[in-house]
Amino acid sequence: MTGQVRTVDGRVAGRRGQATRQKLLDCLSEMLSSSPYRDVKVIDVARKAGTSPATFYQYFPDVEGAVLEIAEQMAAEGAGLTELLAGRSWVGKSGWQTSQELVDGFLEFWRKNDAILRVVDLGAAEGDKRFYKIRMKILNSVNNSLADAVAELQAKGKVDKDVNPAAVAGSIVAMLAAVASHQKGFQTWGVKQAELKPNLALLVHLGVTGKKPTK
Amino acid sequence: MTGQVRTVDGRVAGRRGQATRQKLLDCLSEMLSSSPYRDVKVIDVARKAGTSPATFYQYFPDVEGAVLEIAEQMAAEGAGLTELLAGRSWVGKSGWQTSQELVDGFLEFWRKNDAILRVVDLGAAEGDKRFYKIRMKILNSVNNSLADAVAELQAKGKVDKDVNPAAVAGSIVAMLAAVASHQKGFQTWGVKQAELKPNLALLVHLGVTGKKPTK
DNA sequence: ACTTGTCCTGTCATGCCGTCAGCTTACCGA
DNA sequence: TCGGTAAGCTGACGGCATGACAGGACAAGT
Repeated sequence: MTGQVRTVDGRVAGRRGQATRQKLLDCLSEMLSSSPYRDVKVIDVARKAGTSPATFYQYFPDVEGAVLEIAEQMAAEGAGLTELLAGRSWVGKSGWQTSQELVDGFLEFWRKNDAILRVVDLGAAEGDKRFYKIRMKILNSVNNSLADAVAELQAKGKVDKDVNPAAVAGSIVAMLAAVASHQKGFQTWGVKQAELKPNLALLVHLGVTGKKPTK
Repeated sequence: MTGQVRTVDGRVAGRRGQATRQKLLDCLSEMLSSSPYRDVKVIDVARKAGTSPATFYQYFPDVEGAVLEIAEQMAAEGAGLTELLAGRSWVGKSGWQTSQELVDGFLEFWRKNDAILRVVDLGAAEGDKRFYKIRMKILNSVNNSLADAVAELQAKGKVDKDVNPAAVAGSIVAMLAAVASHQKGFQTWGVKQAELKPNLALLVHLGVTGKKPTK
C-alpha cells in the first residue's frame, strides 16, 4: 500500500510517466557519480534525460527530492545487509569468518552506491531528518544485529558488563561506513584494498567479542 | 612564507581588505552551520557581511574557494591534535587514559568545527584532491602517531605480525571522525554522549593494543 | 589640496530556477 | 470509429544568482 506514484500536481503517473520519471532518476544518479553534489543542476539532468526542466519539476519538487527517492530505493536494497549477520556465530573460527564477510559485504555495498551514500551522509550530518532516517534504515539492520551479538556475549559473561552494546555497535558501523566512503583515501596512505579488509575485520571482531579472532 | 594575501585580480590586500575578507569568511562559516552546503549562496554571504557579491568575488573565485580557505585555517589548528598522542604510553592504566583523552580531544575538535568538516569530508569523498589533502593534514597527525604506536607494540611482539599498522590506524581514525560527525545520531539510537565516549575509547584501545584496557 | 593605490559597488550579460498555460498523446467507453 | 478525459510534455517567462568590469569612494602619504 505505498500508494501510486504521483506527479507534484497530484496526477497519477501512468506507464509512460513512470518511465520518464525513472529515466530522470537514473540520469541524476549518473550525474551524482560524475560531478560534485553542489553542481548538479536540474537543467543538466533534464538535458541528459532528453527532456525539459519543466518535466523534472512535474515529478520532483527539486533535486533534493529526487535524491531522496534514489536513496529510498537504495535503502530498500540495503536492508539485505542483515543477511550478512543473521544467525551467524561470533565464537571460534566461524566468528572470524562472520567478521570477514560482514566487512566484505559492507564495503561492496558502499562501493556500489558510493555517490548516493555520500549525499545521504551529508544530509544526515546536516541534520536533515529525512536523510537521517534513510541512513538509519540502512545501518540499523547491521547495527541491531551487532548490538544483539554483543549483548548476547555479555549475558554469557564473555564481554564486560560496563560495555554498552548499542554504543559499540554504532561505533563499529560508523567505522565501516567511514572506511567504505574513503576507500580511495587509504591507497594514498599506502594501504591496499586487499590489506585493508582483514585489518578492518580484525577491528570488528575485537570490538564485538573483545578478543582476537582464532584464524 | 605563504606570500601575501591577494585578490583574485592580483592586487595585494591591505589592512582594510583583509578585514573584509575575514568577515566574509566568518559569515560563510556561520552560514555553513545554519544551512545546507548546497544552498549556501554568494549573495547571502555577502549580505550577511554587509557588503556586495562583487566584493566576495574580489577575494574568492567562488564559494568552494572560500570554503577551502576556512578549511585550511582549521587544518592548521587541527595539527594540534598530535599533542593528544605525543609521548603517550599505551600500556597499563596510562594506556587507558591515552585512549580516553584521544577520544575526548577528537570529539571536541570535531564538534567545534563540524560544519566545515562536513564539507571537507564531502569534497574528499567526491575525489577533490584539495579537500582530500586538507582532510589528510588533519587526520595524518593522529593517524601517524597511532600507526607508530601499533608498529612499536608490534616490534615488541605484543601485537600480531600480520597486522598492518597503517590500516588499523586509518580505520580507527575514520571511526573517530565518523562517530564525531554523527554524534547526534547516536542519541536517537538511545546512546547518550557520556556513554558513548568510554565505549569508543574501549574500541580504540582494543584496536591499538589488541587487549582490553586495565582501568 | 593632490596624488596614488586600495577598496567597494552599481550595473550588466548570462544562465538556472521554478511555474503556468496550453498543446499533444494515450487510453477508454459508447 | 469516435469523442471525451486525463496523462504527458514543453515553450516561455519573471525572478534570482553568477561573475565581470569600470568607475567612484576612501585612506595615506606628500
